[in-house]
Amino acid sequence: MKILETDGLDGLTMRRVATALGTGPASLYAHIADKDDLISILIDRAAEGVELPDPESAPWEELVKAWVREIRASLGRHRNLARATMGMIPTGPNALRATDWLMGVLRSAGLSDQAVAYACDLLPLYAGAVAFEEGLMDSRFAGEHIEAYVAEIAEYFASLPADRYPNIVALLGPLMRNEGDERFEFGLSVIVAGLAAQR
Amino acid sequence: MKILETDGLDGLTMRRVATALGTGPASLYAHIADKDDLISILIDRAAEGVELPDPESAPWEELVKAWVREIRASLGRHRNLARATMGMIPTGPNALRATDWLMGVLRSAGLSDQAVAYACDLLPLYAGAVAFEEGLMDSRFAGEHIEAYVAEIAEYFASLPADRYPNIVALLGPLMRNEGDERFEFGLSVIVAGLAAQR
DNA sequence: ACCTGAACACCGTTCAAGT
DNA sequence: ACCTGAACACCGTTCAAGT
Repeated sequence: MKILETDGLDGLTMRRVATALGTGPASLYAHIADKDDLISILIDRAAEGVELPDPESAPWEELVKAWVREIRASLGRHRNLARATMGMIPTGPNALRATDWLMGVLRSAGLSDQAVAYACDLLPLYAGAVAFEEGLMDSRFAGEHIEAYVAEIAEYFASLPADRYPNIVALLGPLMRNEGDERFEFGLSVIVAGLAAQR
Repeated sequence: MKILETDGLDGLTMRRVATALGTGPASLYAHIADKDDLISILIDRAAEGVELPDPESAPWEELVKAWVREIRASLGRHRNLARATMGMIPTGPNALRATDWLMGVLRSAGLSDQAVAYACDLLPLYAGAVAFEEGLMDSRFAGEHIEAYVAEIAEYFASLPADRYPNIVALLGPLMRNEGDERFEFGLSVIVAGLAAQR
């Protein structure tokens, strides 16, 4: 976990884990099947930290939002572990507990069973995708180059011909806006509003 | 591109590309900067195939859905290239053209400028995340083990204690449902309905 | 049961040397 | 300008041999 946080998912190698434990890479195979197995274990660990509020404490929309925020935060806490979670069906006890909680909230919101099931795929997909993107950014710019990159992109977009890309040029400001969690919250609101419309 | 389709993103190595071209890996560096550069070029190539309908031909909701379907299909056409596109700001001419088209549709739908900008992030994020998941599944089960895996998961879920996970157990059927693009289309409908609500 | 050294079959990238 | 061989510093995994 320490290696994951300092070196990211790509920096997590069997060899690095082995030397951190004061042994050789081959010794790890006495305890785990392979690297995927190690990652599964780490994912389970990450899910331990999610804390869910009392389902009676707020309207379902707010509960769903709280859930997505919590999952995103828990993935974000462990640098680019999100990539590993995507496309996986969670089977660890902590992940199952979180999923069951979400299903309960959605059921009492009046969604059909199938809608609840699909929503339980869509919501973690969104949380995972956002956390994945952020993790990528973090590991690509381990430090200070990020402002330079954003400035470079902004400059490039500003230099685009308005006759060919009229809308991009017209909306440069909004496109480049990056205010805390606003982008994430927008997507979250859209999805929750869309779920409400599905009832 | 051929290597990407047959071996996936992880199978795409400098060395493999080099031998496919009848040369050594070092020779590639006379033409491209590094592997990321190669992948950027491939992403640009993949975006060439997207074809967008006339914006007057349908209501905005249908146009947006057509756009997301097209992006997903174009990413899906090239096995797990989607992973590489996530967290990237597209700068290639084909990607820009597609984005500008989408922005035009969203603007005429009556969304605020900021909502249009954020939606232009959310929609490709969804398309990319779905394509990424599918790509992962494809490369993990290069062939036939997939049914066995699904059956295994279903069995595991069925064995879960109902008192601890009442909702998961109650909704086993809907959770395991896998009917073509139904899951993808559900998410798409949710997001588009959510965007409509945002106006 | 657990650990180890050594090896196998790979990686991306660099660099001096060639044409 | 373009290419090359050889090397550097890595990977995940296996396997016979040890304790």
